[in-house]
Formats: sequence, C-alpha cells, structure tokens
Amino acid sequence: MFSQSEENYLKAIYRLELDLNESIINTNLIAEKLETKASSVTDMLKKLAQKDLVNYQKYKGVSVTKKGKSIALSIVRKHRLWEFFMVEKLNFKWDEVHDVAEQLEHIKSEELVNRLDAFLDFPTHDPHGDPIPDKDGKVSLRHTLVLSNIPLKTICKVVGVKDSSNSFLKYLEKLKISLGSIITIINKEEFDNSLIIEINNIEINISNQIANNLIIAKIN
Amino acid sequence: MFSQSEENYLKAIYRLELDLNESIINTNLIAEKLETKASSVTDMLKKLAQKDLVNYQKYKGVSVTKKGKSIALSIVRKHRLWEFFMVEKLNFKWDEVHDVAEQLEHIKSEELVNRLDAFLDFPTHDPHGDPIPDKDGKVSLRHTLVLSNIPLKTICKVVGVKDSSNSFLKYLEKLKISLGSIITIINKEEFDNSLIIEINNIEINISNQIANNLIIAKIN
DNA sequence: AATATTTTTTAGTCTTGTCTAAAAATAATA
DNA sequence: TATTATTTTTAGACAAGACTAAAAAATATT
Repeated sequence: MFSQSEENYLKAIYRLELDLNESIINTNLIAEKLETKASSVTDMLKKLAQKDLVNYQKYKGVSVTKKGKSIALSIVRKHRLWEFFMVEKLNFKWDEVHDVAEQLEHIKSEELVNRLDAFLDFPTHDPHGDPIPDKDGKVSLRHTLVLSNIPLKTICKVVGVKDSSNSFLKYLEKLKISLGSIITIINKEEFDNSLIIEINNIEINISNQIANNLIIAKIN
Repeated sequence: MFSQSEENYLKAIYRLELDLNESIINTNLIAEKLETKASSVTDMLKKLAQKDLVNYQKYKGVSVTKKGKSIALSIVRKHRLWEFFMVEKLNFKWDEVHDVAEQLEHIKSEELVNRLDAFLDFPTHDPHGDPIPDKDGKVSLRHTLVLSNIPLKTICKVVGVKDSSNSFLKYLEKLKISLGSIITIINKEEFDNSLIIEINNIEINISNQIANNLIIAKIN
C-alpha cells in the first residue's frame, strides 16, 4: 500500500494536470500546492517514479502514469464520498467538510468505501458540481450549468451550489429550494435578470444572484 | 494534537489497566499488546510522561494520568461509534469492522464524532456488550447478562451477541431475533437447558447455546 | 548473601519525510 | 552568445518512531 504522503502527492499532481490542462507538471507547482519545499518534492518524485506511479525525468517535470492516475482517482472518490456523507447524513455545511475529508480519504478499505457509496445511493456529483469517480474510476462530466444560463421553459433539477456560504444556504431553505428540487423557468425579467420559476407547484421570483449560484442539470 | 502512535500507546495502556484490573502496567505487556519491542515502548513512555499523559518511573511501570485517560476514552469512543456505524448503516458483520475502526478512530474532529453519535442515536453499548463512552467520557456498565442466566418471566431486550460468527448471525436472522428484539422467557427445559421464549408474539424454542450467546438487558 | 534470570533501559542505527544551503541545469535577457 | 536569473536537484541534517545489541536494574533461586 501507499503512504499518506505518497497519496497526497499523487492527488496534487493529478489535480494540477486537470486544472491547468497540461500533461507535464513542474516541481515548484507541486511544492506550492502542497505547501512544501521543492527539494522535498524532488525526493518524493523519485520515489513515486520508482514505484511506477509517475513519469519523471530530471529537470523535465512529471505526469501521473495509468497506475498513478487510478490511485489519484480512488483518493478523489473517497474524498468526495466522505464529503457527501457528512453533508447528507451528518448535516454539515459544504464548506465545513473539506479538512476532515482530507483525513478520511486515506482510510484504507475498498469494502468500506464501496458500501458507503451504496449507502449514499451512488451519487455521481457532489453539490459543487464536481463528479465523484465510481468504483472503476469512471468520472462523469462536471456539472457546470447554472440556472441563469438556460432557456425558458426548461425543466431542470437542482444538483448543487456554487456558493456554499451559510447565508446563501439559509436563504435557499427559506425559499424551499434544496438538492433535488425540480424547477421550471417561467419567465425572465430583462431589467434585472431576475427569474420567475415554478417550484413545488408554486411560482416564485428569484434574483439573478441566486440563479447564478444554483447548479442544475436539465431533465430530458 | 497527538500522533497516531501516541494514541495507540495510550489506548493500549488504558485497556491493560482495565482488563488486568491493575493500576500499574509494565513495559513488556505493552510491547506484547502492540506487537512491538520493549525498547520502543520505553522511548514512547518517556515521551508520554513528558506530555503528562502517563505516570512513568524508570523500571517501575506506568499508569495513565487523568489527561491520558480522557484521550484513551475518546479513542475508544470513536472506535466503537465507527464500528456501530459500519454494522448498523453499512451492513458489515461485527467481526469484520475492527481493523477499519482502528484507522477511523484516529480521525481528528470533535464535531465529526459528535454528529456521528447523534446520527446513530447515541448508542450506549456496542453489540458485544461493551459500553460506548459519551462525549464527556462517561461510560456505562458493561452489558454482561446473557439470556440463559435470567429468571423465568423476565422481559428483556436483545442488546448484543457474544458470538458474531456468520453462522450464528444468519441463524438469528432465521429466528427473527435481532438487536432490540423483546423477549420473555416462558419456560426452561431442565434436560438440555433449552428455552421456550416469546418473541414477536409467538413462542419458539431455542437451544442453550443460542441463549448463552445473546446479550440482553432487563426491561423494568 | 551470592549468583542467575528476567525485565527494562540505553546507545546507536535505520527509514520516512521533511528542511536548508549549495550546486547544477535550464530559461531569459542583454 | 555570454551573462544573469530561475528552477531543480544534490548533499547533508533533523525529528519521529521503530529496531538490535549491550548495559543496568530488579527479581528469583540456590
């Protein structure tokens, strides 16, 4: 098995590859991301290369190998499932769960995470729109649609939030909008871009700022 | 905060104090329990003493301090809550969860464990009859009553099992006996010590071996 | 009480992962 | 292209936690 450190490096390299859309990542970037020193990174890269988890050439940067990617994905999977669990079952707010998930993601048990997945009913995305890799490392597309960007009459489902501040979440509660809510856009007000939407069989008016922060998926 | 190692040593020392009912524990016992070498234990005892977690005198043995005990209890609490969670919510068998709980017990978040506690509805005992310390470190008495040892007509509740083998649990399922089941002993057969019990409003016969492995609590 | 045995501690080494400071390679600039 | 600046790697040190082998203390035995 792999150490917590090794897993963190792999996750960081993989994330950088995705976020920067580059296939080769250099040492300083990793050091910055992990808040460590470049020399420590070099040491670790050698070790990871030894284990065939990254492709590494001195002075040239690294990329994760197939094997490395699969481990990185499994860490991401665990991280997001635990986050989902904490929010969905333990009533944490979305912005409170990251640090604990950083610990939980290193718990070693295939069985545990798969059963947790089932217990949570196999969620495909977390409420920030980020996909949760499945057991085989398959990843859905990121949810990027927000309510303010879709045409009138579209029927859609609330699948996440961009803003997870306490005040926003409280306001949503007041509006009786929650994850899974089904919404139809009835009308858009040109003046301030506010929307009339139908939800729970009633029509309400929501500001553009709200609509901008609601991640939705179209329903066919 | 304390390292995983420090926590494991504290837990081991505390458990030995309880199990052996002695207030001073010697080095070799700890080494044996943790499957490590006596010299490693000595090193750690010094460190723990430094931090006022144990009372340690060279060649004389150790005991946990108040502070050490409270940490040990918090680890036990986390361990048993996570076990309870895995069994109750993720459908693990009781004998499958120990190793993963050994990892989960070191996750650092007061908030997480307290919310988990609430989510599980504040269980006081695990199904082996061992008490789960509460948030303040309070521990109930161990559940030690087994069904075979109580008088006729007593009404009691199944709170745990001594044997958690697959075959026993499967058999219980067949008998429709589960955690929380309410049982009244109707009659005892002197010949083989089998029992006639009432459960779910019907009377069934169970062997002494079954009765011996069912941990129960009297209902007043 | 003197010796032998067991237990515990010390001294020194190893591994993992980190760091600093200096050297080497690469990239940028005049 | 020569020089400067930046990035990366090496060399050597350190802390945590484990180990082995030897020394010291405590127990047991004759």
